[in-house]
Amino acid sequence: MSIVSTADILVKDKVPAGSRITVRGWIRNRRDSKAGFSFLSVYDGSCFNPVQAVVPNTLENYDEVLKLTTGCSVIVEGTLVLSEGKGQKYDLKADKVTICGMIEDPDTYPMSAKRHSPEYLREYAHLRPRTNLIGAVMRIRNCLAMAIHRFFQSEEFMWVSTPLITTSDCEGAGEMFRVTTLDLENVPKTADGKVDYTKDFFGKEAFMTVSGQLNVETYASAFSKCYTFGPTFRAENSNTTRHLAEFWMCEPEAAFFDLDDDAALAERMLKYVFRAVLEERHDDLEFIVQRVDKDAIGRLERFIASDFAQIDYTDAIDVLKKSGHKFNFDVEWGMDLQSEHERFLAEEHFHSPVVVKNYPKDIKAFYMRMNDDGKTVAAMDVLAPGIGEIIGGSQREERLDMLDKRMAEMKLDPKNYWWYRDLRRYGSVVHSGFGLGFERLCVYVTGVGNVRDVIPFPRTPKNAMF
RNA sequence: UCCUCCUUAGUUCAGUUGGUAGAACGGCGGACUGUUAAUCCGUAUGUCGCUGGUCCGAGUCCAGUAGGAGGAGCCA
Repeated sequence: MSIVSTADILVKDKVPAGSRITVRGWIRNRRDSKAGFSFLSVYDGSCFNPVQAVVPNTLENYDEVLKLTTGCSVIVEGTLVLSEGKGQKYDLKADKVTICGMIEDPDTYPMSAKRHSPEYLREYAHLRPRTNLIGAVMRIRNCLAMAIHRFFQSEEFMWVSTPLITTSDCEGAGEMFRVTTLDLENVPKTADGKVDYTKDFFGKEAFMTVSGQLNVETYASAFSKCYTFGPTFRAENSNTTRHLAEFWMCEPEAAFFDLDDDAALAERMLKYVFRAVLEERHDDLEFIVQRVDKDAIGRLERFIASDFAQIDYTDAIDVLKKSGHKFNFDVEWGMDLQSEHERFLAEEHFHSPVVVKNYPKDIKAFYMRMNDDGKTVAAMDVLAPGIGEIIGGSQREERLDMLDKRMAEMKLDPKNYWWYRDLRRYGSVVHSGFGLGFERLCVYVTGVGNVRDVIPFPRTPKNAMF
């Protein structure tokens, strides 16, 4: 009597008919037949579909089986047989049903078998993983995460766990969460009345990281090809479908890569992980297509089949100006592209993913490499039809004098970046990288409209209950 | 942070010019059935987000407040 998962039976087809097996999981729903048996749909999370157990009324605890409702936990032992009914290949002909946990009050159990809105499910973040929707989304998320690691490992990138706590108050990418062990009711003060951070845990101000990029550049300067993949924190008061206070980000960084190498890497990576989802999570995608987004599979297939278009920012501005299209924001060289502009380029002009390169220096970060024109930097964004910016990256400024000049322009104190500058003092090398917002990737793949529904426990302003 | 909208049964929602609350699904009981979002019949559901105001009377109008959603900004 071997214990098998529903995926062993339904996806991997590892269990031949006639096998004696045990399935352990939860009830999706129960249907009774007065012909003398009940059907139990049992899921264990290993794949989308449940296994149908056929339970005869001759079991000694059949009275109890009739009380099973959505969400009850069970262990079913029996024989796997070819199903006599339509809709599934196998039945588990049960000869023993062990009831583990009942639903205390089925009438008020928040996860009924019927459809719930994503907003409702968010209020029950501890129970929503039991639903079809979150089940499918989370298996796809897991698939994407593992595919990202596989892709980079296959290209000889080393995974670097960059720190989550930082004392650089200068990472410069938005508001940061403070990390402290000081007693906020009784803060130690210096002689001139300011907070005395020398008494704090790290002896100075500390924050949650907003990016691993600066750290991972140090490792790329030794291991050539590296990537970070982990959580990131932004204390910005933004309430949108695309923002979280705690989210996951993947940031590859490679020595000897220029901007074109960087863009090519991004294209290979996205196609690799999309192909992985199509191959490994077909069951979940079928559900997504049926219930969330009809085009989910088609979108991935078209993305994989497409060649990325490439265009310079300056040329993109021309395209937008000459398009005759009416935008809410007027198009002018020097401005950042609005999402309406990004969508126009990808969806209406190129009809494919597009890499926009070489942005004006004034709208980009200090570490991006200055181009010879003195006006633009070697930055690139990957814009995808249907979502807009999915990746942002750049070639980094490897020349110390240029880096110092840029920091001076942006009024940044070089002392705060002493170790980052050291990379340019000792064996400096051309290098590039990009950042991929992992939840935004999950949103793109699943068609779910909100990053809060593709992360297990979303943290947003005024919401960190679970 | 700004703008707009929403908050009514376990869930999804309806509720007209202001007159003491409805449907579907789910739950429960029954019938029927190799069922599969089963079907059919019956049945119980409620601090109408919260606080105050107008009014003889407020789910409905007004003010405040909390939470949620969408958009903008910022970004990933």
